[in-house]
Amino acid sequence: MALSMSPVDLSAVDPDTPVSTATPTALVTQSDETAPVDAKRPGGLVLMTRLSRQVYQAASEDILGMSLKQFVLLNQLHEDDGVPQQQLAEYLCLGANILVLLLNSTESAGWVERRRDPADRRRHLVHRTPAGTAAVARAEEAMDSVEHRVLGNLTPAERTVLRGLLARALGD
Amino acid sequence: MALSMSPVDLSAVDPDTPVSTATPTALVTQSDETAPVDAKRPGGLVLMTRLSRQVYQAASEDILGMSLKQFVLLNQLHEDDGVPQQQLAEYLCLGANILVLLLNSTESAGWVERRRDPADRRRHLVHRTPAGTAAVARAEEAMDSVEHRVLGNLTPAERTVLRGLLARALGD
DNA sequence: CCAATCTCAGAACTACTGAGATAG
DNA sequence: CCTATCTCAGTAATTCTGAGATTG
Repeated sequence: MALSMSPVDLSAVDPDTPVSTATPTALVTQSDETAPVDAKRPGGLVLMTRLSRQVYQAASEDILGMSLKQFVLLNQLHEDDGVPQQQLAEYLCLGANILVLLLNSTESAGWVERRRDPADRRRHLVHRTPAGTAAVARAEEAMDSVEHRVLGNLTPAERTVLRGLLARALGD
Repeated sequence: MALSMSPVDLSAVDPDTPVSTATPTALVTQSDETAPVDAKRPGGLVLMTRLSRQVYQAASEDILGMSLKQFVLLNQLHEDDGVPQQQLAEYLCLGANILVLLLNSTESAGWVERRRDPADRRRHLVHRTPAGTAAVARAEEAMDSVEHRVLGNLTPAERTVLRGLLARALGD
């Protein structure tokens, strides 16, 4: 099985719906940026903006049992290995100061814990608590239904490809 | 270790491959491919949340010459065919009332125009102005550099596939 | 009279700015 | 003294809530 570094296996993309271009083969051959961009062909980032807005609306606090940001945060934490806040901020694409507020509320909920790093006592290492692990497991199931709604037009194989592309774009 | 330079097999996505002979669901029922995933891999929606945050930060008003939301809005408009606000709101995943504010600022900038729909005078049809077309063309180039930064880890072919998947998920 | 569409003001929420505290 | 990390208060910007205006 492929390692995490390898490029995404695009063979899983089901091409039976050719992405709103006239010719089916245009899916791959038309990647030139010199193509006259009119309003009918929004760039990929525009589409991502729209889709992520749908995610934000669908993944409400009522459904997840926590805010979406808390969910993303807990997804990145472990019980054993603490993560410095600076690294978390970078990973979550948040300012360090905004992360503080997020951690305050999440720690109040009992889902994370800040511990001083013995090696460098300026730092706090953030750990997920057992309660946090349980909460995120519940939210995970709710997230499945959100994914079903937001990515319902994609086959499971296509979702896997999408996920791989996003992970690679993020450098994971 | 060899990594991202290896090109993706693009022929794999060419549609001359017969379609959906196997049930799509059979393709990826294994959400935890062969290996029992060590650290819980974040779901695709979590990754999209992170990536879209990068887009939001990279596509600042200074760079685009307009807000990202205005850019997305103008991307969906034409000079000739007006779009009712309700439809725009759905497309942009915005509340109808929030769209009003967005249109106010964009109309003040001279990039869009609201006209009463003669067929149903409750409606406003939103048109892009020539100035709006010019502005969005400028922003488009800036957006290319943003895409280069945010999707720099992906090959052009992968970006094309990504865009196609996002478009399909959105039902375009 | 009721429903649909758009508009808006005030509340609620989120993000940003700059200063402060503690440790190396 | 200077830097790095984290914290927080005040401010700015964004989104949500509920009411109002106009038309069908």
